[in-house]
Amino acid sequence: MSKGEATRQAILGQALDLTSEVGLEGLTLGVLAQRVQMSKSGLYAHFASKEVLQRDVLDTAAARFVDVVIAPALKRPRGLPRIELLFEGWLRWGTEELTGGCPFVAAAADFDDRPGMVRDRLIGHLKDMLGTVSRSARIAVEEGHFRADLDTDQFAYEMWGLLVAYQHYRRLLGDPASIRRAHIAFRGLIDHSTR
Amino acid sequence: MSKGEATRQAILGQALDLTSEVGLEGLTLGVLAQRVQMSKSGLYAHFASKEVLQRDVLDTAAARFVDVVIAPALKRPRGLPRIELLFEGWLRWGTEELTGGCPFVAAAADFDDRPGMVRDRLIGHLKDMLGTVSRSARIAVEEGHFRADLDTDQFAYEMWGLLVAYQHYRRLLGDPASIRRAHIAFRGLIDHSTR
DNA sequence: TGACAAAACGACCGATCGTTCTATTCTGAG
DNA sequence: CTCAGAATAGAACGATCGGTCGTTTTGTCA
Repeated sequence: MSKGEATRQAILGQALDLTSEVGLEGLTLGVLAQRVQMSKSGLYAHFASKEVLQRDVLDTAAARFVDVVIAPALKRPRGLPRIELLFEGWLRWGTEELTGGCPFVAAAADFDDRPGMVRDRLIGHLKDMLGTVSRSARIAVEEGHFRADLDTDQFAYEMWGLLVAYQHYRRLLGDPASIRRAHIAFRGLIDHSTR
Repeated sequence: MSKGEATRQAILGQALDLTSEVGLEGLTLGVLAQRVQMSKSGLYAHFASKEVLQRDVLDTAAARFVDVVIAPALKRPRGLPRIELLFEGWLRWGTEELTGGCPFVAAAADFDDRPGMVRDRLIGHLKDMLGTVSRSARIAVEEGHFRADLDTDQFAYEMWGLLVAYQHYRRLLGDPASIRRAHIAFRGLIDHSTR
């Protein structure tokens, strides 16, 4: 890896942490530059525009999400065990892994009607994630863990709702019962998908 | 109502619409001024700071939410019918009523770790809304519509998740099935709260 | 109608935004 | 060791940010 590419990766790593705190919209070249100890122009030379930087930060987040959430889940047995670890990993993702909150949830609110490459890429990553959930649920159906007539896209929809609600209750409302509520709701979703 | 109070209300009305589009964080004095056809300084004279403006916009949103969602629901019979209209009104709130999306959902992502009066006020309004849901569910228990051992705060948590997921699916992903998914999920939540 | 207060304006502040340019320093292959 | 190209720094651009100021217009009420 060339020197430039190494620096670029270091920038994107810091940019992801910063994005977790202030959101993709609040991401600023000046603040990011002083966080990576570089001049603003030196940093900027690695990206064609701020929009490209934002898009690449999303890609960085997606790659890290695969590493810490998707990949560990895929090592678990097919079906329900895999889905359970997927859910647990996802809960940690927006709290312990990225202490500033899930960047996708934040970006979903900021870019839901702001056309451009950032929004397009965000949609792509979200569909990938939700597709992974839906696919895992389908496998659980095949394994006999879930009932045969389960709408797996509906399953992904409801699980996504639980995850976002958890983040709101935990990070904004500071509700100490949030993690318990998330687990209860998830158990209910599993039950409903089983019988 | 004095002239000043009248323009102040006009400003806040436009500010709410603008906030729905760009978020509380994206709200800008310059843009807002030209939208209400006023000079920036003339507009600014009505507020002590931008933070106060943001806080007052949240209050304006909450008042409008009561008018178009809460109040109509309270006119329905106690229990399940009331909750159903509450849910339906909430679905419309972030799509037809405020075409730029629910400002509370957007602000929840932006201000979840930005201390200040805006965050505090946002938390207050959200707790009010969720409290209304929980209280309505409690009434439904008393009416015998819901089972006696229902955790009504848990009910509010799960309903909130459905609402946010609906907004993401509809506004960001553009999923034409989003409204159907929301209804299916809500029906499932009602079923689970009944038996 | 006249007088006083409320309201709106235009100009301006320092700071920061994303971006561009040129000049300098560094790095790695021959 | 050399030297071309890559990498970074620095200064500056116009635009916009939230906010302040003194002045002018407008509304209110005796």
